[in-house]
Amino acid sequence: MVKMISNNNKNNENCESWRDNLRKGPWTPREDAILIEQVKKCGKGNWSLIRKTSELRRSGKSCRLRWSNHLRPDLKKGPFSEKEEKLIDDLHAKFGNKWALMATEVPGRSDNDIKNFWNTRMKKRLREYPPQITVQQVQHFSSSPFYSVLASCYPKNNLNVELPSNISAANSPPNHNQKQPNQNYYSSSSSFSCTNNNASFVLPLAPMSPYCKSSGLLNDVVMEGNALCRKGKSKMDATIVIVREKEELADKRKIIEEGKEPPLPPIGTSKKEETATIIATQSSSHQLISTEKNDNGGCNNNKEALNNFIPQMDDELLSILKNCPIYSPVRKWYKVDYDEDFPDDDDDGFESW
DNA sequence: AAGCAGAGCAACCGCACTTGT
DNA sequence: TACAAGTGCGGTTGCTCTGCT
Repeated sequence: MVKMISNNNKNNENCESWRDNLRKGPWTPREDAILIEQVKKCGKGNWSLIRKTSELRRSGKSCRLRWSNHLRPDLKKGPFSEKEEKLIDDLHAKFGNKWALMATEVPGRSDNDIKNFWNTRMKKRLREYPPQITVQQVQHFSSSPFYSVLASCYPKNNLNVELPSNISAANSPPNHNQKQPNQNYYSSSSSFSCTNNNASFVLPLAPMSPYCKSSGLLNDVVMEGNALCRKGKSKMDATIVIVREKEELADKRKIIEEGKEPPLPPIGTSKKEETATIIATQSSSHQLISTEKNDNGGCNNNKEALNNFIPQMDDELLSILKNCPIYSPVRKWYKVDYDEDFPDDDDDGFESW
């Protein structure tokens, strides 16, 4: 059962005699006890020292993995609670497969736990509850500047968003007065398929559980699309999005820790007022983030989250844009909605990239 | 009872990044 | 500055358990 590391292991932990004797496979209770003792002596993180000084015939990596996934005293065992499932749902929608980052937001769970949980139980849920596209998502997408970017790729043929048969095509402007907020539409796959006469492509949606109202990724794309349309505003928008998401996340954590529902925002607050409030409180929000940093025992998770999240959003948008075949000059998609705020000198209706 | 399939999970692998020399 | 070693992370594999036929 227990295997030995082969000599042709490409890992840089090779070519020495002790490596030839390294054990692999499941850990025994005795090994666990030794590792716990060594961590007490050497401190966690000194995996190389632990490997060198202990009688364990395990690599430092293996020790770290065993400790972080099974032996850590703060580790929570047992099935995931419904609240944890919801939290993981939200985190996955925001961060994607950043398991380590997600683990910092889920107390007592390792990245491996969360990864396994997602890969097994959430897949099962996705089979039971196919991904949903809400009316809001369709309308948000089809009315967004990003949709116009896609449409502008096909100047002669309207971009057609393929929807289930019970939903109308989205190439006409959506009528927001006819919103049916409680109605959901189910697609057969976790993607959003767009076609024209000559080509088709698919916008991937992050898998959604029954708890999830939004994939997150689609929102990211739309938000980033909005941000890119507003020249010079993208960084500000991205900051607002991130601050808002961190606040939402903090609220959700509060729900879990205290078992309370957060106060609802005042009825009738417009998006504009909301944004203005966020901008006004931006500095205090950053203060909140730095406070959390201290609460995490010196870990810089929030800062890292911010640093990781921005390029992630960029990458997702770029990957979609890459898959969007552009055969003709791209029309200025921001022309209609944003001309007043951001007039452009060149008025030929096209922009060269 | 035996065989099979799928779910769940522990652990490994390879890559990327950081740190030390 | 270059290289090696150490570390962290995400993806993947493969074993065990369980339920079904």
